[in-house]
Amino acid sequence: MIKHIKNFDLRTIANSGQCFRIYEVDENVFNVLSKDKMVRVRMELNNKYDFDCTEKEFKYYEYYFDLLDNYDKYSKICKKSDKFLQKCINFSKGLRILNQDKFEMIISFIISQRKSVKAIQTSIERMCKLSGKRIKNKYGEFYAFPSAKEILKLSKTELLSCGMGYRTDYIIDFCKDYMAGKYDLEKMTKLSDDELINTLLSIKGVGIKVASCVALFAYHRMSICPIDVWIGRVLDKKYNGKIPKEYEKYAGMIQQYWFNYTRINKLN
DNA sequence: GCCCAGGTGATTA
DNA sequence: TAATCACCTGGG
Repeated sequence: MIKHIKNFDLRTIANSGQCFRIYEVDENVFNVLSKDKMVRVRMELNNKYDFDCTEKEFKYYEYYFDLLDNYDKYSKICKKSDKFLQKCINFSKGLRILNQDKFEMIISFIISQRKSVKAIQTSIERMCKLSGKRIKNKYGEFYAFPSAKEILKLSKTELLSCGMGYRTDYIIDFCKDYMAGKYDLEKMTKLSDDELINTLLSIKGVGIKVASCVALFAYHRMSICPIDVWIGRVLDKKYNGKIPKEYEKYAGMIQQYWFNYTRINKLN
């Protein structure tokens, strides 16, 4: 079905580092994998998108891609004097903060530490193939992101073979705690930002960077700004080491503009 | 073959 | 509170 969507660029989103399972398989053609779902999306001209799914299935993607929010307002946060951010925003039109699965994000970002995006994707795909449910459709065979129970069926050796390295125990421990009911990821929606971050930090292998990513990309806390090496450099060089007051409310969104720009371009 | 990757926990002072 | 260090391993 054809959808007209403003401020939506799948390629930019796929490379934004917030999700690891959106693949451009052919020019302007994307496989979007999330949870136990896969959809083929074709990006066409004039804000047109062809989602190969039913209207009912599209409801899920409307939420997943945060399409009900109007992103015009975020590009207007930029201070007039801030030429750098303006450049980042212009460069990253179509970037959105997704609403992704909470469990999937925790595992994915535990895996992400000290890994390149490419390596993260390889690890995740291997794990999905070993333990996720098979999804077969006209586009091929895909694998769902595994549940905690499915991950725990894997041996330590199998997880290591996915390239998890020293993160293996973090993943196993979290899955066990999760199965035991120690974390109610849905109830955590009700927590304040600080409470949410602190709860996430109590997971072994989750530090401030990973907790912030989960808060932003799974709990949609727009004011939380994950600070990684790239953003650290931006803040140091451009903002005297701290986030400007005016940007605090939507710091997570602004982080995405900064991140997307600086990963591709030189800082200047 | 070498170096680093969207970090974290443990240890030390 | 801050600084330092080891850590698995895949990619560029």
